[in-house]
Amino acid sequence: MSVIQDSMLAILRENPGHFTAEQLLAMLRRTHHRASPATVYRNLDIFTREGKIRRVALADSPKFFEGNLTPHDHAVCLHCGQVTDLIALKGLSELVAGNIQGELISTDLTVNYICNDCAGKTGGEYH
Amino acid sequence: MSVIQDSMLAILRENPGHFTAEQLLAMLRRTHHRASPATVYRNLDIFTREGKIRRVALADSPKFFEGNLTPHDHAVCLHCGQVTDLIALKGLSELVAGNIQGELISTDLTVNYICNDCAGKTGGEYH
DNA sequence: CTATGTGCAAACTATTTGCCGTCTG
DNA sequence: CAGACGGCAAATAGTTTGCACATAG
Repeated sequence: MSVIQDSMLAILRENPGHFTAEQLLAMLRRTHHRASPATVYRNLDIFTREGKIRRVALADSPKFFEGNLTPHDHAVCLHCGQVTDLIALKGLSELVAGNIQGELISTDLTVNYICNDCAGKTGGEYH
Repeated sequence: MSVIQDSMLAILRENPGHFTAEQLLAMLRRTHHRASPATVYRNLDIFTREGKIRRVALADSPKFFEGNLTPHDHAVCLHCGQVTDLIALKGLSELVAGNIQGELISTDLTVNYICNDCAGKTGGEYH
């Protein structure tokens, strides 16, 4: 585990939230001026495979990465785009397990909603 | 609504399953030899906004499109990559609605699992 | 006729790869 | 020193845009 890999993991663990590879590169460059996209993508890939971080796909944006490994789901506001964590829905795995033919590994739930900040403020346009 | 748009919708409605933009272009070209990616992406975008089709994002692949608008979820086998539809989990919306601060619009659930065809056959490698 | 849709080529954005030099054990 | 890792530049995948022509209403 190299110095730069340590930094990347630290960034993901110390910053709650969801970051694109590009944002992570910018954060990494605060301490490692010459870091390159290749390094970021390579390491994000490794960490994801090793289960050290989680990769999240949303319908209308590039992929996000997060260091929060406790099981949880995501809510994305269709108006402002803000992504917030949801505590894991109790009973979801059980609900799912009864409906598939095979071995359940994990579930990814994304909730599309209009957050309270955006409700009312909106002329009806979605993000 | 143009001829080519009709064809695209017909393709999505007549073929159950999940297709990337590229696959749809190939299918479209069986009848419209000179169709271009631009047209496919433009129209997929329009149809998605109009709610005529659904766009699905998975963590490890390009986006998929489907014509099946009945509420349902997706299960993706981590070994072979096959995506299958799941009937909508009963009670999910209610479960979610109690956990968000805002107006629930929709939920996207992806189940990661190992399908029965792959169970046993696998040396442990994930897709 | 007017608005909308299309093909084509070029531009982008996101991501991956090859190559070679550097660091770590 | 050997193997893992990082920088850089080029390559690739996926998607979007500008523009001039074609088509539908």
